[in-house]
Amino acid sequence: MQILQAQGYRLTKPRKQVLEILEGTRESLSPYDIQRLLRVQGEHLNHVTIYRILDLFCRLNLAHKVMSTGGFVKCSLGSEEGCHRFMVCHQCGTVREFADKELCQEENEFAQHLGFHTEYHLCESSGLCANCYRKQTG
Amino acid sequence: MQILQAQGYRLTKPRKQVLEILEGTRESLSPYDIQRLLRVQGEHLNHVTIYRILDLFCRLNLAHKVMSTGGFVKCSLGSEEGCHRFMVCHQCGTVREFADKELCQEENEFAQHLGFHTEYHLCESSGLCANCYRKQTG
DNA sequence: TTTTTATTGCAATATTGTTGCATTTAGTAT
DNA sequence: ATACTAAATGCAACAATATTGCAATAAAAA
Repeated sequence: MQILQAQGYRLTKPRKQVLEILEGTRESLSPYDIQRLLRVQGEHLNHVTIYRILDLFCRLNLAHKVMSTGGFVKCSLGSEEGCHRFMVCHQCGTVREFADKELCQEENEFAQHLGFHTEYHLCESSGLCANCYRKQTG
Repeated sequence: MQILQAQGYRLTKPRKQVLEILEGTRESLSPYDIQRLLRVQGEHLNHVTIYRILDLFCRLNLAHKVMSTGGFVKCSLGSEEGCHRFMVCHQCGTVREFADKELCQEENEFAQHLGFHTEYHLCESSGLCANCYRKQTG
């Protein structure tokens, strides 16, 4: 959160609220999900505001958009560790972030063999997390 | 296209039209993009129909949804080659499909180390294709 | 406290996606 | 060829998501 101030952005109540919501769950949340969760708490944020806050958070690497769900999660890794990957459990919805520099580099090299110059990676696995896998197989 | 008949689906004019549109471009197209392109040709398809056709095509692996653009491309690979990956040029919009079994497997193994059981991969690189890279760097 | 300006709220609108049901049409049987 | 039937499409209505410009508000600095 201090990163906001450090970059010259203001530390506002809506921004704190959205971050708190993201921190309070391991699932990905759409802008309207966030609005609904806040409403339950008796709070109101305009959806436009939420969109703009999420945009900002993504630019600052405080949050990520998970493409396969369309929602957002709080970023849990620093930016030194290569590109960020996500495992999305389609059972419980939990999103876990991880990174693997080697995999990332292999992928870049592979693409470059085909003449392509990668600037950004989008890597998501969907499947079952350890918990849900255990439950399902018994 | 014969795969439709083979699977018991009918070979209809709208389906032919959508496939023809997808075959005619290397960029990813949203359902409404496709509708607009058809309108230019003096043809009309209801957007609901297009949504349903694209759903079907994706189920049959005739098309893919490119998550980073939200559009669809015609599938250019068979299903034996592991998970399908995409390189999206953010300059010209061209989408190229490729596959790499080894990468795929490494990724699965990595995830499994973390207790996750992968069922589906989403892998897209965005950057510059060979053409646009050459133009840009001169 | 006052001021400044980034941030938020609001209204209006555009875009995208979904559902149920009537109509049409591809493929089949007559 | 014609009639039949289920699959596919069209239509209408609606729901959800996303964007823009401008007025009102509030965070941080003076």
